[in-house]
Amino acid sequence: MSPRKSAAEARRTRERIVERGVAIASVEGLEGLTIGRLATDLGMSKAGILGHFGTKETLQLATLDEASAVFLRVVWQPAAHETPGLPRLRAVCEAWITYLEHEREIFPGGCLFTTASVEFDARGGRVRDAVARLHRLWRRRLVGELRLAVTAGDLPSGTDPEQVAYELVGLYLALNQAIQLFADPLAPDRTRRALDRLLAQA
Amino acid sequence: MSPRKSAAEARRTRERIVERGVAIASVEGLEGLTIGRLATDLGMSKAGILGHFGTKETLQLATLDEASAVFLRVVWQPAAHETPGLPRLRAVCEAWITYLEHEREIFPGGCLFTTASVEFDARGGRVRDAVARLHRLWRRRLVGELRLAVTAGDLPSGTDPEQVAYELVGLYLALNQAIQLFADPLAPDRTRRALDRLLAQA
DNA sequence: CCTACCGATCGGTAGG
DNA sequence: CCTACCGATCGGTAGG
Repeated sequence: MSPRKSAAEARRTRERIVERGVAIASVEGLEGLTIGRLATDLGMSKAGILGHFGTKETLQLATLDEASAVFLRVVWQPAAHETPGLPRLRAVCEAWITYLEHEREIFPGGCLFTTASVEFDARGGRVRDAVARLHRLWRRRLVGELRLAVTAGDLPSGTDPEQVAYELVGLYLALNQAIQLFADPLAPDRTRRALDRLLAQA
Repeated sequence: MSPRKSAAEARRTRERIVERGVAIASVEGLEGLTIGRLATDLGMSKAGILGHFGTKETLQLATLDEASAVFLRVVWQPAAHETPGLPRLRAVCEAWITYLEHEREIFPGGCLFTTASVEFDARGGRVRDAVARLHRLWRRRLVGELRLAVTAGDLPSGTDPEQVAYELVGLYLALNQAIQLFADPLAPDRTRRALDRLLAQA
């Protein structure tokens, strides 16, 4: 029926699948992301979906990769031009709040990393490993930025970057919960207040 | 085959189902908790399981209730005899750490409330409502205890109990992630350090 | 509490 | 990229 597509068209189809996959998984989780649901949403056959990935696990890994690219683009890249250290960290933290508040088109069910973290934290397998790896990656970035801030003298020399990064992550987990579960409009400002305290006297 | 059981026996069977359900759901989530899996684990038929609840949704609600009872028993009750206010709050916070660290028999996949919160935060329905209600309940308890601490003069009079409770919840979300996803042995002490700072100068 | 069943959906494959 | 399948499992029901 449908003629064989060019490589460029196939790539574009793959992108559409992954984009839709991120949206579904942010609501239903990476296990709740089913090939049949994707096929229905995109007007394709299940075999057409699966042809691009081979297995569901590979589809899940591709979906995680795309979520990672979105996070990089929305949270870290807009801050890239800021002065390294505290100014850049502050810009990242503010973009992170905006991301959790407004990125509803890409992640209608909230940050996919948070969802995937809890979903796979008690399992084994390649998806779990990828989730843990990505969380470590973003954590290391935060720690690196905090170290720069200490070196620059923007934070007290006694500051423990790992400790501050740990507390920062907690604030964003709380923010994701406040937005998704409680639809609490005060949560972004609560997060800013906590950030100010944390980064002023770390 | 099996003779009709007495009401007491039926109640005991129901307890066994719910207990096992909590363990499964803490790993697989409340949607991943299937009637077939429960039946296999307990050596029963699916109809035997379902007879106690009628629908999967009712089973999920019963499982949440049991998890709530466990949390009350392990985190709040041991602190009940402490002086209301900061001393009791401190005892709760320490028991909460122990709970996330060691309650592996009851919750092999970590705190069921955290799992369920993320799993249902983008959905509708009665299970989601129950999850939100329970989170609000525990949050209110924290706020109440913080208010007592302010009244007693154990925390500065300018303290915002809602703000501190928000940050406390974030710390425990971070702790659950650190234990479950990273198996980080430093996380309990990181949590204690953050707590000390938070409750010393709130 | 059981056996025996239902339609729907799951991930995945064969073949084109 | 499709149609047409596969065996397994899902929640749930009938009847005892």
